[in-house]
Amino acid sequence: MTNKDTDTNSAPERKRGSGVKMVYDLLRDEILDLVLPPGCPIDEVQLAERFKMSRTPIREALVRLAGEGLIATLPNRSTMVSNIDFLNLHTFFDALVLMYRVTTRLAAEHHRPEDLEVIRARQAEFAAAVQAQDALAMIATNAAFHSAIAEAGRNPYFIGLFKRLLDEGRRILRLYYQSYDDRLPQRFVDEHEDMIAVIAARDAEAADRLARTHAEQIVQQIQKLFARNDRLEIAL
Amino acid sequence: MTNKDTDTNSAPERKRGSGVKMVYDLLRDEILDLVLPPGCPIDEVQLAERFKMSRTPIREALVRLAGEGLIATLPNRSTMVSNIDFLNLHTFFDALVLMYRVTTRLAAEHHRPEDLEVIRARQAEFAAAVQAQDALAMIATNAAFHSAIAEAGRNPYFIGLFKRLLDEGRRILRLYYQSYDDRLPQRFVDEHEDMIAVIAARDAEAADRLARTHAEQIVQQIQKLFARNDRLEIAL
DNA sequence: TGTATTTTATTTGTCGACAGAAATTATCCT
DNA sequence: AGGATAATTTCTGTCGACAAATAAAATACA
Repeated sequence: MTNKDTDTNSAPERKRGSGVKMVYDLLRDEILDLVLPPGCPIDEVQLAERFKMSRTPIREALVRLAGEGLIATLPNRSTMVSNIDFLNLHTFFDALVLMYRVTTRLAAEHHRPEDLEVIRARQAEFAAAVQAQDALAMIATNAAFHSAIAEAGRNPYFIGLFKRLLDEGRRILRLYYQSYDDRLPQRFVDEHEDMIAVIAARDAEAADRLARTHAEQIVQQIQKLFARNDRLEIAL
Repeated sequence: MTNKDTDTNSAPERKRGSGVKMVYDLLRDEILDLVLPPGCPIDEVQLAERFKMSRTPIREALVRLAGEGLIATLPNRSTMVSNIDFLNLHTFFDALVLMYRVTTRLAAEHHRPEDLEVIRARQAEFAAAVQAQDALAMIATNAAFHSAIAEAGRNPYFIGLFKRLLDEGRRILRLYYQSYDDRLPQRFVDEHEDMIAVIAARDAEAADRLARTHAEQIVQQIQKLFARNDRLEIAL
């Protein structure tokens, strides 16, 4: 059980400001991937000894996560991973569809040549995930694709909200997608290609229209999954 | 120089979790009111002795403010009040107009009777501010009015972005509004009344249309102020 | 045996202190 | 004297420890 730092005393072995970011990034991923499921209690001391650092940087990471709504903290007691509000999912869908439309429209209006390369690269990754029938990779690469489009739109306010929505969507989809059994993903690939084309053509109206139908397509897909699973869960 | 707590030792005199919130709220107000102007350096030690508490709760408040983009922090060095990006103001206007529209439309669709009472109360406060020709009160009460409409729309994602935009708008307007010299405010009062009417009538399309013209009205007003002042500032 | 009260235990919020990084000033060499 | 290097200062990031607040357990009481 000999540790690698057997010299005089404890070796931090890590740069000064990096601790918080590391904890923040890792916890964020674990929350979005449902490694830490909704409602899962978060213990500061436990995290402190897991990452081998003091509670102070842990707390800072938690405060930032709370600011994004990913964890909820009761005063003086227990902080836990935020629950997903299934009763008000329609507000999520409303916001998601609108941000799909707005960001795609703005990308058509404001994109630069180098943006298109990034977008096409993301689309290739998404297509690869579909080809491989890797559902989790589809979720991630689809989010990255639309995130790249949003960046090309260059509106930080929309980018911020949209990324947050895509994160929440990642969490929701993880709950339901285990495997793909239908041919819809290939349709998404084609629609993505169409979106790239109208963005490149700087056709804002067409971009809006395509993004709208694409988004509503996805929302319908999610709702169908929910309806299917709800029938099962009611039995519990 | 005798302080009020002259007894044995230091008297905290404040509840356990309240320190962070107090510092956060106060700093937030001071930033939005430009008491702390953009670029103003923030010193943790200075704040700690000002509020008579340790640096720990101060830092937590600062982390939360940084999460909202109100302060910017360079690693290991100086944290300061965020600057206003005047070069990209159009992104702010785009987002503001869209959120005006969406929140008003959703309010028309989803409001409940008690929401209308709150909205009317805010409108009364705005009208009073216009009557008193109090420009700063107009800014605050106008934001509160539209915030109440957003709440009635009941979409937390839109509410969050909209409130953030209204905050930023409060900061921008403080820079320019010293006094009112024209009759536009009265027009805003009338438009507010029209908006309340269509919300109460649950006419979503009309709400969208009114909100749009109202928002564009305000944006034009701000841009006019900017054009006027820019001519002066160029001389510097 | 069931309920109210006290005691214990666990976890958070706050504190003072120290060490690392960058900016500032002082010193030295050519 | 001018510029490079070294010392100082100043502020942030991290740490360990303590105290308050709440939950859980134990005890007393009817």
